[in-house]
Amino acid sequence: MKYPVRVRFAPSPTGTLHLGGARTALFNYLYAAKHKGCFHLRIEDTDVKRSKQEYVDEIRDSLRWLGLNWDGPIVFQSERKTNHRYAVRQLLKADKAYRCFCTVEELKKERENAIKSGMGYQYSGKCLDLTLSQIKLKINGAEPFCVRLKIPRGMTKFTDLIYGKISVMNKEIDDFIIQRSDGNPTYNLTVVVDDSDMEITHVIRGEDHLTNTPKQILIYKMLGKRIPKFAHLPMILGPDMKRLSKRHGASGVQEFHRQGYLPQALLNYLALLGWNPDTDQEIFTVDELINNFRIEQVQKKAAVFDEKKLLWVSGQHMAQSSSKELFDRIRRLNPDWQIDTDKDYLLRIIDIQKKRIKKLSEIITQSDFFFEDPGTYDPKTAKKRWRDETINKLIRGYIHRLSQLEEWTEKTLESELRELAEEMNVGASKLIHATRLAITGIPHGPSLFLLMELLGKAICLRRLKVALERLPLLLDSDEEGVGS
RNA sequence: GGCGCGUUCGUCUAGGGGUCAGGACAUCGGGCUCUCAAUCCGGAAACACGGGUUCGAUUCCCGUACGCGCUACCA
Repeated sequence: MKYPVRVRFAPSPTGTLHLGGARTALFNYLYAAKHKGCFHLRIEDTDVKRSKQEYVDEIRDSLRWLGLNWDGPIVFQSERKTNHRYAVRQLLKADKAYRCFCTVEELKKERENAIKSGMGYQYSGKCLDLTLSQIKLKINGAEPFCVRLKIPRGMTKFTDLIYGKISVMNKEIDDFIIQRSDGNPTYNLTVVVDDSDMEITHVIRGEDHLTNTPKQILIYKMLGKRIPKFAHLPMILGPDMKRLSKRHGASGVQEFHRQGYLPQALLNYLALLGWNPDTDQEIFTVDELINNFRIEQVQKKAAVFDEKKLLWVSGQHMAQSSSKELFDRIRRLNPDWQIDTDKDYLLRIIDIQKKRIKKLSEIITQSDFFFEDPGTYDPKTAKKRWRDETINKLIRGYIHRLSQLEEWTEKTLESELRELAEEMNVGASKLIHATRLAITGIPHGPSLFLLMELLGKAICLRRLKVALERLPLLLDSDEEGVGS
């Protein structure tokens, strides 16, 4: 039973790539990588009305961003119509399928009646009994028809790699349509023909396809094709326990991209959603995911998407990533970010920030004070940390010491401050908080002395002096802040 | 309605006939600390329900409930 593994991810371009699709793609990718097989991308665009080129582009870009690279060219289902029609003709010829001349309206009425009377609806099989001459007459009269599969008696069974043994009585399966009256084949037919032609060995897809599988197996058998193995992945749910969708806010891969998540973090989180690695490890590189991945370890139960945990995973990956990589990603996310600033300086900022924030975007939004003097001072903090005249005295003293300082390092900056505090008989933190406010304008941020070292002597002295002029004004005024 | 699938802390999960039902995120409390974050320590928090089988069931079996999916000339 040794044959190369070939899997595929087959989204329909009727929407953007969402988290469920991304996870399906990921598990296919992991399975292929783990078994040294290949991973293909097929776009299922047989629904002409709903398929859009922009979605094809979006799905492709999302997969690339995630790093889920596929082998070979993208297969477009719409370009494979000849093969689909050939299969339909074969089934027709072998009397395994039949033409149905019922109109959509007729069928709709039948279904409504059936539902009204509380019965489960199945196609009546009306056209199954048409005689050859009747069929010819209708065809000659250019009556439109679709093609239905003639479901045989019996039972269809298969063993799902995740769900185990599944069996269905064939009588539960309707004579479903495999070709529309416009000549276009439908999903259950195309998927079989394409998977078969692409020699897919393992069909890994969402659980919503579990009940389609027996139908497809029937087609494989009728066509005399080898049946691949199946693995169905549990659904991803929103907080309301419903299948995740746009309704739940962010669910598209690109939205997470834009929000500044790292692709490896998203993959890591998605992998953990519904799969257990059999260890206590939570943070994985993609290579580690590949090595550890076992499809048998995938859950049967649907999982709720939890952005809080994603955020935590993201923070872990941020801290682990090289500043160079983060820099490149920030630039790709936001090409204009500090474009005139020296790259080494930016790299040092990232060194400092990556340990305390969780997304790329936070490096951008929380680093202003590295580039510009504070325009305003946080009023609450000003009231708290710059309460009286003694602060002015302390800051003046610190300025004095700093201006004479030769070696401008985190260490010397700190010792100067602490010596001063002791000399003046105040707690060091009092001075530290005031200095932070003067230098950044806000009450939180990375280590003050590290920050000051990086900013350099000139800037720090300037900011301290300016603060000395502006902050005491806050004491007298009732205004909510001191603007520039 | 029919069929299929599922059900362990709020969430992701481990476990499996006898366990203090374990871990992670989130949450709460504390330590460290110049703030925020990170980190460390600690707390609260779960076997859907009912019947069997058994000395014993969260674990095995059968039901019920609930949820999800499919039931389209969507994929």
